[in-house]
Amino acid sequence: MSTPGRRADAVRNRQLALEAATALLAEPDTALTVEAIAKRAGLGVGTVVRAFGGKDALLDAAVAQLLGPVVRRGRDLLQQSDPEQALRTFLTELIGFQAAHHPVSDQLRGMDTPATTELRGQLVEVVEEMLAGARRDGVLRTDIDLATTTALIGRLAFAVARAQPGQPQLTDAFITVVMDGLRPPSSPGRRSRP
Amino acid sequence: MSTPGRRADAVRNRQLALEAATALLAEPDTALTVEAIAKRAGLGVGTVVRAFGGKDALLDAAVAQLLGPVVRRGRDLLQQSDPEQALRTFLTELIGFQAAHHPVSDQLRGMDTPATTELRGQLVEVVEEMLAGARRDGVLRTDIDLATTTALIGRLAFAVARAQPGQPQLTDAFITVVMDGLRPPSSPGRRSRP
DNA sequence: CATTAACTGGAAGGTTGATTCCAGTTGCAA
DNA sequence: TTGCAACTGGAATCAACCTTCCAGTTAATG
Repeated sequence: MSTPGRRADAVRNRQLALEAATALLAEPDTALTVEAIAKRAGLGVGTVVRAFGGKDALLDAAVAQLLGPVVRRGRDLLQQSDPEQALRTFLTELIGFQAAHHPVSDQLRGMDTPATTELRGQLVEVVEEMLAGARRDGVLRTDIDLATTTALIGRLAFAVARAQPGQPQLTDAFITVVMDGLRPPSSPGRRSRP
Repeated sequence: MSTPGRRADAVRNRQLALEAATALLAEPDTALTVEAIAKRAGLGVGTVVRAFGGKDALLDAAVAQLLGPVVRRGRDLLQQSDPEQALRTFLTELIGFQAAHHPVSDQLRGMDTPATTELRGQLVEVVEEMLAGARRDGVLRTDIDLATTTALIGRLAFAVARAQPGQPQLTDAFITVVMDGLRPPSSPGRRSRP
């Protein structure tokens, strides 16, 4: 089935457009315009737009392509490490990823195209599972409900990632403060860096 | 001196434009266009633009008008309460304020017009003073330097305020987690809500 | 009250970016 | 190889905004 009736050049150009869009998502201070994507891909604007049916659909596909591996990585961590460590590692990587693809953050915000929405949901799901595991292990405070904690972490990680390019030390500070703040109030358990 | 040589209607219209812009800053999902501001003020677009010399200058003035009292409030708190309590109260109010003027956050970002820049600097200054005071009192961890902590808090408060309209419980969770996370690692001191 | 410089409304102009259109080109099936 | 439907580039079109301009109006002054 793959690409029924589609011409080979159309398939190739579609791929080129997607790659160009993805590349531009990682470049800060570059206008994410159709024209820029077209130039980068070596195609005409018409071809780029037509390949996905519109700019939004193209960006949706590009973001999805970037986010897919991130979600998968989260799932892996969840199986390989204890929840708290998984969360710590995942947050660090997630922030690093968002920082490296700076404009993704801005694009994600308010983007409710299908693939992006789906993957964002999965991302939230993964974090929530990590938090649930941490709670099971008794290393997560229980005076804030799980959904709120998840939402909080998502927001905060987002904000830090944005600042990241200019202030890399913010990530460490963030992980330290939030992970400590999430521990149960009573627990004197190990704090600070692990 | 006040308004030398300016006609009375010009002065009045300038004020109307400013009020309209301020009002629109508090309304989410409203396009912050010159035309919208003009309609709200009951003026022509030309009059609105001319009153401040451009859209940016108008928004700068509007934001400044909103932010001034916030900074002043922070200074008051710093004198009236102990630093930790001042910080807690100030953050709560700051988030509430930003949430109420939702578009201000988006507008502030990347806005480097004079008055706005100045006030943002003052805001950072106030928070930094609160943190310095808390450190003097021994209730703030010292393994993260002051500037980083300040930047972190600023970022995070910003992000929470954005989500606020839909999820008011996030503010409490934020304050709780971050204030606990900021305490010195060793200190078993009172945690959770005061 | 008359004069006039200041001011006003909103149409016209300019800019930026997405989408549409079409004359020309090209992959592919026969 | 040929015929043609699919596809391409990029000019033209459309849309959303900000800014400029100017004919008409109005506040201030003597």
